[in-house]
Amino acid sequence: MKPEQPRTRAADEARRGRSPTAGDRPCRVSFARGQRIYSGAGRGSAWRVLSGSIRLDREEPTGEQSFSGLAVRGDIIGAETLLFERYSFSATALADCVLVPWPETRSAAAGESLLRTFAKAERRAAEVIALRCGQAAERVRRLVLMLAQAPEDEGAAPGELQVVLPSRQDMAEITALTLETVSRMVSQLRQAGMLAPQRLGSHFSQRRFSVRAPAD
Amino acid sequence: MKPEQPRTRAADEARRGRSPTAGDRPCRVSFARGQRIYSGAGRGSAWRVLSGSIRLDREEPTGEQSFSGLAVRGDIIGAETLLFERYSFSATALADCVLVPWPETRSAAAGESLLRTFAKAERRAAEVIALRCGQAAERVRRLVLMLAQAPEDEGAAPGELQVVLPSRQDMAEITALTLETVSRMVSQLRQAGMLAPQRLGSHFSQRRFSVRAPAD
DNA sequence: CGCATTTTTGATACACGTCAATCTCCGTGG
DNA sequence: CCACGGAGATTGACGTGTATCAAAAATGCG
Repeated sequence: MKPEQPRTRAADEARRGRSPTAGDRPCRVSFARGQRIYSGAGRGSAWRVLSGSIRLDREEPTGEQSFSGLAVRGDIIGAETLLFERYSFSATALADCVLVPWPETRSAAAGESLLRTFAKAERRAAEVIALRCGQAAERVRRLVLMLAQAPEDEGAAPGELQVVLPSRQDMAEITALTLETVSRMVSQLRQAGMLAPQRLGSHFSQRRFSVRAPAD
Repeated sequence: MKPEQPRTRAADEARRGRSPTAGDRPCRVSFARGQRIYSGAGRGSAWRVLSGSIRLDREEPTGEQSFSGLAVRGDIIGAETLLFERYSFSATALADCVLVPWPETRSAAAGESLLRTFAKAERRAAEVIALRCGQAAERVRRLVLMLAQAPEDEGAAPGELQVVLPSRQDMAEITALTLETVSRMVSQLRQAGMLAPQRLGSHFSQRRFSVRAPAD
């Protein structure tokens, strides 16, 4: 939708992560923020998201890519390859993320596990739909909460949540707002104390935030 | 979303259609526009939509129902009951519709058929997400096209499309607009010649329209 | 250090939301 | 048969939240 700015993003080309087929251990695969994970109509298998967040897109009849789904830790992406052998969406990392092939064992592919995946995907789709109604501030707040995860480093405060925010452009396409509005709302959330930039080495990171759980 | 008008609708109570368990032949079941087909957390089986259109809702943590999916002819609803035995959404008829239990045979439940259903549901979810971005006129136009079907009566002009529009309130919740805006856009589509009310008996119906396929 | 990209911030315009009045449809009962 | 009433739909006037355009600031990378 929206004939907006082309997604010219340096990181799209700079493939710093390992490709699915290249790693020394094919088990865990990492992708950098902004990196394409797979393309629609390409061949490959399904994956489980161990950490990070991913956007799914479909090719419009007009040729553009349009946002059509979100995956966070624990979600399965590309399950349609069990049927078609080809992906029906393309996937791009919203933040650095780690994947493992799915299903882990061949037998797990059939029956209940698959259904569970199906049910989870439907619930996720409902959440994404809900991300696109209500006022801008609410929408961005809900997106942040969807992306927030418990920190990975052991020894972190229990119950603490962290989030690595996607680019404003990505957040805009997900929430059906503009990048400027999203930027304003993020600033607003920081002023309200919901988001606090985290110290990373010597300076504060503008991407990784700690999330103060809201009254809701 | 939106603490808007409660869905007080006369037709909700007037259950003119046959209930799933009551019909003389349990095979085909009809529901009238506005009628609840099943409730979230209720028990039941999955269904295939033979005609008409259906909205799916989930119960918000706050207690309200919020739109979370759309089903039209050919779609499967309630497939999650194969796993949980209970529905995870509730379903309401947007226009008079006819359902049959699914899967027709027990063996069809496993394997490929299920996957195909899964894949179709994902594509449908992507379409619904797309319904919520762009300008109001475009959104309503796309919704109409999603709901449009070839007429059922034999002898109809080939390639002709018809649609029975849902209530403006339903259309508003689906597209994340207000009912007033939807009403204006429908009027606009009629003036533009895309929608033409159909003669039904002696007067023109304000619900059933013939759809002139757009240049698109 | 310097350039390209992304993000932030501001000023302005407009599409849509909101509020309210009227109209159409339908069912109901006198 | 027509008067009545309620629910949904339409239309209008007005306000506002967000898009749009533009420029500056911050960030990242060679």
